[in-house]
Amino acid sequence: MNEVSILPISIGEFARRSRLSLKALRLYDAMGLLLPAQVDQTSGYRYYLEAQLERAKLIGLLRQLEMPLSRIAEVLELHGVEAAQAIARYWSLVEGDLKTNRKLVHYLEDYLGGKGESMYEIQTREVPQQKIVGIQRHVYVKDLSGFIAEAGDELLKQLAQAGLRGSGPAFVIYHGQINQDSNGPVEVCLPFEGSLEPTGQIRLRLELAHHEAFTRITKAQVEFPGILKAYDAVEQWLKDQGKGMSDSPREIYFARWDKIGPDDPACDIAFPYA
Amino acid sequence: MNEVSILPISIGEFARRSRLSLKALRLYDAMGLLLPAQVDQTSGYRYYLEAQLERAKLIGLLRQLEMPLSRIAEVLELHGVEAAQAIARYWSLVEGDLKTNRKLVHYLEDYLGGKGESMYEIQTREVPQQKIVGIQRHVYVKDLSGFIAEAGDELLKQLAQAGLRGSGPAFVIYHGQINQDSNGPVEVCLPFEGSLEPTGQIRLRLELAHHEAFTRITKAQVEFPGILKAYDAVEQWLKDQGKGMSDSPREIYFARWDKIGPDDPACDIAFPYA
DNA sequence: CCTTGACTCTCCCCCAGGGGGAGGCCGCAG
DNA sequence: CTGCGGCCTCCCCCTGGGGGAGAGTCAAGG
Repeated sequence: MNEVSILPISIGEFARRSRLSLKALRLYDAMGLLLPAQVDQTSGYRYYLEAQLERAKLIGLLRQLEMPLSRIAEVLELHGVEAAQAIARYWSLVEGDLKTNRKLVHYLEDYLGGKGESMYEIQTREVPQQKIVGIQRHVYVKDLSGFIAEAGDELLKQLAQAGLRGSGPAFVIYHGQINQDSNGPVEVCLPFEGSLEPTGQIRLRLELAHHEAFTRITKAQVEFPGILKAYDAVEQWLKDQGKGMSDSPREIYFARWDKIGPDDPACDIAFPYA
Repeated sequence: MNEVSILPISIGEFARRSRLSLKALRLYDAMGLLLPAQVDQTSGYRYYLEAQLERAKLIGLLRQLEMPLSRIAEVLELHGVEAAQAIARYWSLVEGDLKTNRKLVHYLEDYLGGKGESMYEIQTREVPQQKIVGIQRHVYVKDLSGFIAEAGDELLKQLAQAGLRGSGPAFVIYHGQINQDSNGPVEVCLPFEGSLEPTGQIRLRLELAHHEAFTRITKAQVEFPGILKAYDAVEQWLKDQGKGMSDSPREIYFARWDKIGPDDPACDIAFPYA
């Protein structure tokens, strides 16, 4: 605005004017995120410049977005539009989480309100040995449906390029815990016949014959977090029957996803058992 | 579903089936949030019942909403619809924060994108001594505008009941730091003439005559967090003039809030000085 | 019956992002 | 020169766990 003063500012005044706490300023100093312009060698007193207020305020605002300090440091490496884009990227993650959690709240409201106490009918079947192609990755809940769609398309494309077709419905194996926000490895699989070479991220594998217990759910029931109840139902059934799981749980998508309504059968939740 | 087994479950199996970690389960035990049905006296082994799975899963889902464990404990005290309402109350807080932060992101994008580098014209004036009625409270940023509107209405109503009217524009004094998410005491004030008795939350006070530096901003500029720049501009001006603040900063709302457009002058940001 | 391997126990340290306070300098005004 | 407020470092505290050490336990197989 006017001529910028180069008079050093004490930490107290700098704290007031930047709307940060003394504790925070000392922490940012120690982390190297916001270094005082000058530190008195003998007293250890920190002195800042007015010109540093802008950075300090920006840090404060980013902290209000709950951005981790390490990520703030990255943003501050950038300038102008690039910094703005970095913030937008961060924020889209936050909004993504929020969407998932919003669904969860609706689910809980229904659940606790006494609605949706649906029963799941458990069936069993034998699954013959089959050759499959698959793509495996670690993925978070909020990226799950995107990953499944994407990987499924990729598998179909690869088969098509080799002049082959899938020989059964695609399915998804959850090798890791279906945990709340972190998710173990997930594998999208497609059975096929013929011969093919593994390429890049695509792996070929032989799924052994096994028995599985499953329940058939509708497209609406696939939605997180309601789908967890289907898993629980099958698991409970196995337990009641005294049978143990012999492999990771899976979802078999036998329907054309985009051509069915919310109340049409869409998917089987299955546990191999021994 | 079937006959509920009363066989005790080891912590490992309980962890898998509840999708919680061992660490979490031990913590919830220590906190009293989820006590094992039985603890072996000699070995210290924890044993749970299947019937406890429901509570455990609910805790896990609420944790995914980042609900603090203490608040989860409160929710679990309730049942059915009441619990659902408690969750909804919590979630509305989260959504409220989110709205504020969303504005902040837009502001930062504009700011870093180089837009909105507006100048603030600083003026000064004398303010005569005046008698005021006020309501003071601690309030968070996201509740601020609601509080101001509400308190303002309340003050007008009280004056009207005493057959009086305001003798000048309402203003808001920020006694505490205008911090990011916590906010010191805020006082909504209305000057008046005549005599009145203090009632309940309404206090009477004499504002002494003083000088103040201020800048006039538009309704659009009042929006958080852009308004902070106006504060900074006045503060900077005082600093440049070598003057010190003699009282808390304030906002004077001289316009009819609901009858002006976004680019009309709406409010003065003022600092008393000596 | 014993051994082995898988579980489980407690205890301790670690993370972010500070808050609160103790005990001790520093600096400036009267 | 004396006080008082400001500032320093250091330490412990919080939440919600994760990681791992070292030791005790449980159940199945040999």
